[in-house]
Amino acid sequence: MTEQQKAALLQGTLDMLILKAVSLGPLHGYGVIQRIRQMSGEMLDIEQGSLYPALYRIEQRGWVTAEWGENETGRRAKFYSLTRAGRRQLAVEEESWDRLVLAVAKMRQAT
Amino acid sequence: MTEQQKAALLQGTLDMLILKAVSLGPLHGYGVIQRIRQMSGEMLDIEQGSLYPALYRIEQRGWVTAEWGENETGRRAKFYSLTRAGRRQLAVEEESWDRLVLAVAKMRQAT
DNA sequence: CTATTATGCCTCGACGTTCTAGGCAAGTCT
DNA sequence: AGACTTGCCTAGAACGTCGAGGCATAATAG
Repeated sequence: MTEQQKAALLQGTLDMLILKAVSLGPLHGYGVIQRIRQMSGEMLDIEQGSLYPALYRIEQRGWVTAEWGENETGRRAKFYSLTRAGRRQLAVEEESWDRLVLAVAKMRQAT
Repeated sequence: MTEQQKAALLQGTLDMLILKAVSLGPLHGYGVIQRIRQMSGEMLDIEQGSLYPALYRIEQRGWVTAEWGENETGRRAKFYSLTRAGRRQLAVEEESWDRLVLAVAKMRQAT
């Protein structure tokens, strides 16, 4: 019954999360949501209305490629795979994230 | 020489930073920028075009109060002070920030 | 058998925040 | 005189996220 403490997303973090999720292996959109939820220990919940536009954006930028296929139960689904550029981008975004987290930490301990 | 590594802000973090800066004592707008820069070890640089609208917003919400005064050299400036509600809000935003940082950390170490 | 839930894709418009680029005034420094 | 710093502000654009919808198929519950 203990209510899960959801974390609110900040604008600009979603791409990193999606790239991270897909970096563990090809995945369809709906699965990205589930994988992010699972990887984050149920703390992150992505809305479909956020995901699909984001996936489109990310594909346009060449960070993932998409192709139609079937899931294990035979249903059609669009599978996304991380490209080399996507892997680079993920590294860039993680680094940028780390810098911000560090900067905020400094703010916190400042007198 | 060694270029400072600036951290890019994410949408939604600015209020927390401003509240944090003002929590160390009343401050005028321009000073908020300087204090944030200093507190973050030169990592965070707030644009005036982001700051003033944010201050207005924050004042409207009752998290700070503003009043005109003079700085130490006798120049007019608008001084902002944290309200009780502002202190509460700061706590809320810090907690929310921590949750997101934790969630992202979990994502990172997930296999 | 029928209704509901879960899986899977998508679009649209509203919303809020930040940034770029300006403008203005007064003081300091060369 | 000119440039730079301090100090305030605004307007418009850009961007990403969310809420609310729509559609189709499959699985589960009643």
